Formats: sequence, C-alpha cells, structure tokens
Amino acid sequence: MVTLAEVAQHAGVSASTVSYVLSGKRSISGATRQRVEQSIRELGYHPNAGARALASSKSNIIALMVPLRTDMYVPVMMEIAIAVATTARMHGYDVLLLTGEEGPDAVRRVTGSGLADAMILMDVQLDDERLPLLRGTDQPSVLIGLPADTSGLTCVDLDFKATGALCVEHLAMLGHRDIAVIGEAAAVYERHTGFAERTLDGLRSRARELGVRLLHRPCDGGYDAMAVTLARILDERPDTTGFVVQNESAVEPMLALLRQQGRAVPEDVSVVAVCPDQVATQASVRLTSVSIPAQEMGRHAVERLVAKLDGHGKDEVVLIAPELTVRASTGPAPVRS
Amino acid sequence: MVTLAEVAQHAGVSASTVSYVLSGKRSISGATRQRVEQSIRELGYHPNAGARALASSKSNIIALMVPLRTDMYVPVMMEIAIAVATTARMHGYDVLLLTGEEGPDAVRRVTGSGLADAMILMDVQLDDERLPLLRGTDQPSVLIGLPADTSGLTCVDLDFKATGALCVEHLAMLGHRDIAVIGEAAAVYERHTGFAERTLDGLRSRARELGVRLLHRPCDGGYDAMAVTLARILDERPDTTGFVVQNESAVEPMLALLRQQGRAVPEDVSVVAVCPDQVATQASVRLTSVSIPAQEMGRHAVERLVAKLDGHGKDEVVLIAPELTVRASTGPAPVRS
DNA sequence: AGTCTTTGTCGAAGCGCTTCGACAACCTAT
DNA sequence: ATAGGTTGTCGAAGCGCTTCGACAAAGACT
Repeated sequence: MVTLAEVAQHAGVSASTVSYVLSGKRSISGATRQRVEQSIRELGYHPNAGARALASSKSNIIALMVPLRTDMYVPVMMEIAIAVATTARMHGYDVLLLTGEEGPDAVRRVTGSGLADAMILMDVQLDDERLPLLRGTDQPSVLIGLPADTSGLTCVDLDFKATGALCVEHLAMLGHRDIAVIGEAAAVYERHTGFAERTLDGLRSRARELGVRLLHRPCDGGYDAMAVTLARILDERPDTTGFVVQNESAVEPMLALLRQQGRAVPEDVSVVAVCPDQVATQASVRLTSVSIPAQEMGRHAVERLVAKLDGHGKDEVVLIAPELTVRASTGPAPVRS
Repeated sequence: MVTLAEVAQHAGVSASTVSYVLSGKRSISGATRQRVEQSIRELGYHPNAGARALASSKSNIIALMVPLRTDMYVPVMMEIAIAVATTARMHGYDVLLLTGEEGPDAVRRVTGSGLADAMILMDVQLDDERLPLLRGTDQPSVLIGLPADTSGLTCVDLDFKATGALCVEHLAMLGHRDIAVIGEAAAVYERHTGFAERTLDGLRSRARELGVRLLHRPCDGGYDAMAVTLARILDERPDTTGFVVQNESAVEPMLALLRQQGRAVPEDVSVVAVCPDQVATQASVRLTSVSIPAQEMGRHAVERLVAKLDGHGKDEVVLIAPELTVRASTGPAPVRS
C-alpha cells in the first residue's frame, strides 16, 4: 500500500504538495508537478478512498436506489442503471447500488454515514415514503420518476402524460375512433406508480378532447394473461381498431394473438407501443412506438445531481419530450362495415 | 453530524467503549451497553463510513462489475445484480456498481484505493484480461461465469455443459434424431463467452454419444433474424424435429414462426429453452426449459466472497446443477413420414 | 489472606488524506 | 531601491474511527 507520504518522500516534496498536485487546488510549478507525477507512476500510487472521504467529507459516491421487484421494465431499469454508472464515472463518481428493500432506512443509512454524497431514486411512488427524508436532508438527490408533490425535489422523467396524448393523437389522426389501452399489471396501478397513471391521464384527456372512445385494461405479462385481456376487450368493444400497449411483456403475445385471430396489423388493427426501441424493432411486426429513453434519463439524472453537488443546479422537474416513431404497426382505420 | 465522541460524552463513557459496543469485539457490561445504545438512539448517531474505512482498512463494500453491453440476458444480469445487492446487505456489505467499460483499470482503481474489500465479476470471457490482475492481488474475488483457466480463482456458474447435455438427452429420449440449436448472437460466440461455448460443448458431446444429429446456428434476437435462421435450418435439415433455444429474445419469434408455418408444438416439433423461468412460463407455449438460476448465482457468489473475507473459504469452482422442467413444448417425435 | 485470572473500561496512537495559515522567493510597479 | 503583490511550497492540525496495551475491580482458587 503506497501512501501519499511515500510519494512525497520519493519526489522530495511535502505531502501537501503531492495532495495539491492531485487536486489542482493550488498552483504548482511545472517542474514539481512532473516530478510528483513521475513518482506517482513509478510507485503505482492510488489514493486511499477512506482517508480521502474522511479528510474531505466527500466520498465521491452516488447512491442509486433501484426497485427490488422485477415485475416491469427490467431492461429499462438496467439500462438506466448502466447509464447512471457510466455517466457518474465521467464525472469522477462511483455508484453504490441500493435495492428498494431497505426502504427509507437505506436513505437514512447512506445520508447519515456519509457513504454517498448524493442519491438517485428510481421507481418513485406518487406518495413515496422516502420523500420526507430527502426533503429533510441537505444531501442532494434526484428522482427518476415523478411523485405527486414535486416541491423541493429534482425529478427527471419521460413526459408520460404527453406520451399518452401522443399515442391517442396518432391513432385518432389515422381515423381510429375506438381505442383500447393495454397497460401494466394491475399491481402497478394499485401501488400508484406515477408513470402508469400519468400515461393514462394523457391518454384519457386527449381522447376526450378528440372525441375518441377509450378503454383501459391492466394486463399481467405473458401469453395467457394477454389472451384473457384481449378477449374481454374485444367482447366489450368489438369496434376497437386501435391499441396502445404499455407493457413490454404483453407486446409479442398480443401480436401473436391478433395474428391467430386473423386480424392483420396494421390493416385491421393498429398498435402503438410505449417501450424501448429495441423491443419495438425486434417485435414480429415493427412497432410504431414512443420509446423510453432510458439512457437519456440516467444521464440527465446524474448531470442534474453533479450540478447540485457543484453548487449550481436548482430543484426542477425535467420532463423529456416523447417522440413517436412510425413503423409498420399503424395505418388508417379500416372502413366501417 | 453526530460523532462517536459525542455519543461517548452523552453516555458518560470513553470513545473506545462506544466503539466496542458497536463492534462487539470486547465484552461490555449490560448496563454500559444499554446506556450507550440509548445515547446512540437519542442522538441519532450513524458511524461515519470514511472514518471507519480508514481506521479499520475495511470499507464493507463489494464491487460488482456488470457488462456494459446489453445484447444478452439483460433480465438475468439484473436479477443477479439485485440478488448480489440483497445478499450483500444481509452480510453487512454494500455494493458498488462498476460497468465493464473501464475494463482492467476499474479493477486496479478499486483494489488500489481500498474502495471495496472484494469484487464480483460478471460476463467473464474465456480469456479475460482482468484475470491476471485478480490473481496478482490478495483482494478476494468471485467470478460469475467460467474462464478457460480457473486456477487460483473462485467461480460460480450454472453447469452449462451439463445443461447442453440435459437438453439433448431429453429430446433424444423422446425420439428426436435431428436437433437444431438456436444460439446467442454470433458476436457472443466470437468473443468467446464461456457459457455459450460450454453449452455447445455439452450439446455436441452428448449428441455424439447418443447418435443424434445436431446443427448449431447463432441467431440475433428479434423476429426477422429468427425468420432467416429458421428458414436456413429447415432448408439444410428438413427432418429437424427438436429445437434447443438459448437466446431469450429468439424464443417468442420462433414460436410465432413455427405456428405460422403450420408446425405444431409439441406435436410436430419440440422446443427446449435455456432461459429464466419467467420467460418459459410466459411464452405463448409453456416451454420445457432449463432455468437460469440468477438469484442463486448471485447469492452463491456473495456467500463465497464473504467466506473468503472471513478467512475461511478457498478457491473453488461452484457449478450449479441444471434442472430441466418439462412443460408443454416437448413431446414424442412424430413418426417419420 | 494472598495470588492469579478474568472482566470491563479507558487513554492514546494512529489510519492516509485535505486544507489552512505561514512564509520564502521572486516579480512588478512606483 | 522599496513597498506590494504573486507564486510555490511546507508544516501542522485535524477528519472520526479502531485497536492495542494498560489497569482497576471483582471473582476464583489455594
């Protein structure tokens, strides 16, 4: 274990000088800097993280709380997590992975111990029990997702309300008057997950404005659940010609079922998905979709956080504008028989 | 920020006594312990992580290197990561999330700085460039996955060779003589990912032993790629009646394509998948599969690591025995026309 | 009763780093 | 030439904790 002191001795300077070379917080002559850097290289010196954290009261670690449950959007979560880790590294931070399991205690533990300098929370509930803690501490934080009350918080998310509106608009413009929404599992709505409700909100209000009939049904993933859900929808609203799907694991089963029933996409029915691009392009019909910009969300979150850590950067809500990409799954509504 | 000293003062004992109450490394009288614990609670004390790490040279952090690329098994990776985080917490450790991006440098950085006490590597290549570093340090590590040379290393993985063998056996037993293997994307084989090659090895050697014809084709995920691959296979080996699929994102497209071609599963062709249970049960035909025990792998890895950190625990390779669950996608081979 | 353990507590010395004030040495402007 | 400012370096004081040796006090044994 090479220490700062050893580097200093090797370079013939004091410890503080080495520290200043490393941090750049005071000016150092070119000659000295080079000598020190040389010594650092020769000795293979790595600053000790604990000592640094202690002396500077900064750990250079960002905590990331991911949901424990894996009933939705797993690849999206993963992509966000990776984007967070990658972006954080670019700013000199490492990422501590916390699962939602500990709940508010994890927040207390991390802020209290100085383990992390800041934190990012994913999978925020509308009325999340961690929020009071965040508001009550001076440790910077960013939420990925939107709670009901965003005052005093910084949030990053896709504008799901606009997303819902966009989907309805697209279908309405193509002449569809009866639209069915296949949503996340019922449990997701029951625990008041913001994005799901906001999407629904956007869908409904736009549908009302455009005079389009809208039917929403939650749906567990998988083929069997989808079969039941689809049957019910078509039973209740036989004239449905447009579908909005917000549930990755329902996409492919749905396409398979439609095919099986002899309903052609997009000739007979149109499908718009809210899902990552990868899912949309790999599906058996290339799906018109609003993509979930996971990378961008992760990147944004870190950048907001770093800005806060650097002193600038205020509380604000960043809503990423949705983009609808037209692919092969939507077309003009069929002429009514 | 409440410090140890403040707790000590509040409880009327010395700082070291408080420390010993916390660590349990020396015996403390019941009365004193209670007084100290009371003070800790009243003051809301949380030990400072940096100071702890510095004084004890232990950070209580485990580093987890996940692959940057997301071209395969994303949900599995996520599940492992979550299992690692959860299990680590149960042993008093936190998890630092590193992406493969930095490569060997990340290993150097983490071991050198004492940021983490130990590390877990995922997505190990057969000839991984991080291995020499691991062997050259005294910091404990565990690999999830198997490199070519496991000497001096601790590894945890599903026994993919046995997995391959098991799949062939099952199909052979049902009378299938021509089996096609639909594998991961070609890139996965090109970079010599251990599990893919080991599965193939198991498939081939067992097929040879049982006198079964085997054709292996890599396949990118998605419907279009699958369509091409399937067409080629059936062109080359029209008598194929058994399929082994090791590629999550090829499963559903394949089932859709078979259905479309009028080949019934399992009456005309049988399909065995190597995938997480969730995928197998949610597919449009409930798939006979060998499951990928993500949770178990993550848990095992942490437990091996903690054992090493505690002094016991030697280098060893833990291969988890595969289990094949028969569901609705396999049946007796059709009688030859 | 005296010696030997055991038990519970304390004081002090660091862990390796950052950071502040001090201060030579050197420039620059008057 | 001298006062005033820069610039580059150093020494020392901590950051909050762990841990070691020391040592009273109390119990166990002859």
